[in-house]
Amino acid sequence: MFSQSEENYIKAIYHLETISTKGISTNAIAKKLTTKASSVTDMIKKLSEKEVVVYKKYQGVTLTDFGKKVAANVVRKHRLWEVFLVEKLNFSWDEVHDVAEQLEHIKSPKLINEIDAFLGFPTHDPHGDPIPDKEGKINIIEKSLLSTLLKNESGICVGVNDSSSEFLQFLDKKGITLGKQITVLEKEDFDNSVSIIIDNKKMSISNKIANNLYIKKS
Amino acid sequence: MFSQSEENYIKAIYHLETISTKGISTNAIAKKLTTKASSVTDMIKKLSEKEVVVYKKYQGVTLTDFGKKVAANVVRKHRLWEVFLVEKLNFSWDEVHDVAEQLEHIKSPKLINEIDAFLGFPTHDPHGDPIPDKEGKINIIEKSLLSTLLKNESGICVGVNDSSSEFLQFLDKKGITLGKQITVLEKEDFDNSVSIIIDNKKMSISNKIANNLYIKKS
DNA sequence: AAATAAATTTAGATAAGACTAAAAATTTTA
DNA sequence: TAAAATTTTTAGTCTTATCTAAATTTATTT
Ligand SMILES: [Mn+2]
Ligand SMILES: [Mn+2]
Ligand SMILES: [Mn+2]
Ligand SMILES: [Mn+2]
Repeated sequence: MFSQSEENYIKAIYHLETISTKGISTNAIAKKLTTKASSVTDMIKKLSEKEVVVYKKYQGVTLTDFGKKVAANVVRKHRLWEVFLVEKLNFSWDEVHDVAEQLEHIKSPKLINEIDAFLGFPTHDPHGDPIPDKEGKINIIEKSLLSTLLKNESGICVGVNDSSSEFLQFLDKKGITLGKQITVLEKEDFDNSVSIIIDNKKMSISNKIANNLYIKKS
Repeated sequence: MFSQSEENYIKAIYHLETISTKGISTNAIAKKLTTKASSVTDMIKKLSEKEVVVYKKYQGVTLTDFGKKVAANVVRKHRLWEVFLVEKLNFSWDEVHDVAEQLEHIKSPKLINEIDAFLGFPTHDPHGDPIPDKEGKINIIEKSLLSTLLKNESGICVGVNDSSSEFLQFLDKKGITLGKQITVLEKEDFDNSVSIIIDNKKMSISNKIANNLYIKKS
């Protein structure tokens, strides 16, 4: 059994490993969890004792297979709770994160399995992120950042790279929600913004936005 | 904001106050939370600082109005989650307690209000206990222990005095569930057992059981 | 290849919450 | 009402999870 704090560290390392392939640095973990590097060093020593991570001084950490399973299970719970909040309790996709951050630590295998069934075994959370199965396996779909699409390419919005409520509310305001079709009309070299069409509406999207919106090309 | 541990102490004192009217003793709290009296003394000093309880050395504690509100809110969450688990997630009434014990500490006013609405604003939990409203008010219904009913009196099962899974599973086995009508056919002076009829079935109920089952007389 | 900068670890503190053992206060019993 | 028993509090320790400041190691520049 792991404490809430341990679970948060394990999950942070898991997420960082999806970005870089090398060992995860103390500083990267500290930044992700808004804590201090010295606290991270203490914790990874403990996680190393518990065989959750492999740790060599000054070399960063890597999750063991066991650690990956633990992490995937926390992520599974986090994302299932997010689906529950949006689908059943009228939360919007920008309101769910902090609550899911708490709910993900509830210990009860039956609870999470029943939630899964109650929701009809969803495969993705409200932000388009895949939900790991009980074994920790995830089904990765092919997706591209909007900023990488070429002129005249089109596809479906399937995810976001930034789950901050500011960004999500901005997308809401623009009418950009997951599942909608987007076509790139024009790319501006000047500021790397893109002109798109969505719901028959033309709009200009800044590079900052286009860099945080995932499209499944079609 | 209160920690999980603080909330557990506050709730324990709240429950103990429904039994005795005097100040709640250190030992009583320690027993309820299966901790040591010295730990309780430490905690009630802190709760006193925070104006949740009134505390005078060696005299036990009493919840302040503020403390009562905090407690009722935790109880509200506990009981609403229990209803959710039973009504929506196929938990039986003897499986919900430990999970609700964790869920009651989740901090999100929106979450609990939405759960309340999602469940249709239930007034009682699966064990027949009343659910406090947002202000902490509870609606107490008139109920009597089965052991206090006289021969030929009858009523509806409305609650239990013992929520242990052993007791609840025993009731399940006997076919005794909340909402059912019970009539007392006979009372045995010998061992204080009662003969009852429920669902047209006659059965003998020991005093231990009769002392833990609440009936609303009719 | 030094020197400098950055990242990481160690050492020492702090706070919450729990425990044991001992002291003090209260209650019960004789 | 004095002695004994019980309850409660205090003192000191421990664990977990933080932090700051200093020391050490690694990486980057000249
Ligand atoms: Mn979390
Ligand atoms: Mn998400
Ligand atoms: Mn609890
Ligand atoms: Mn209950």
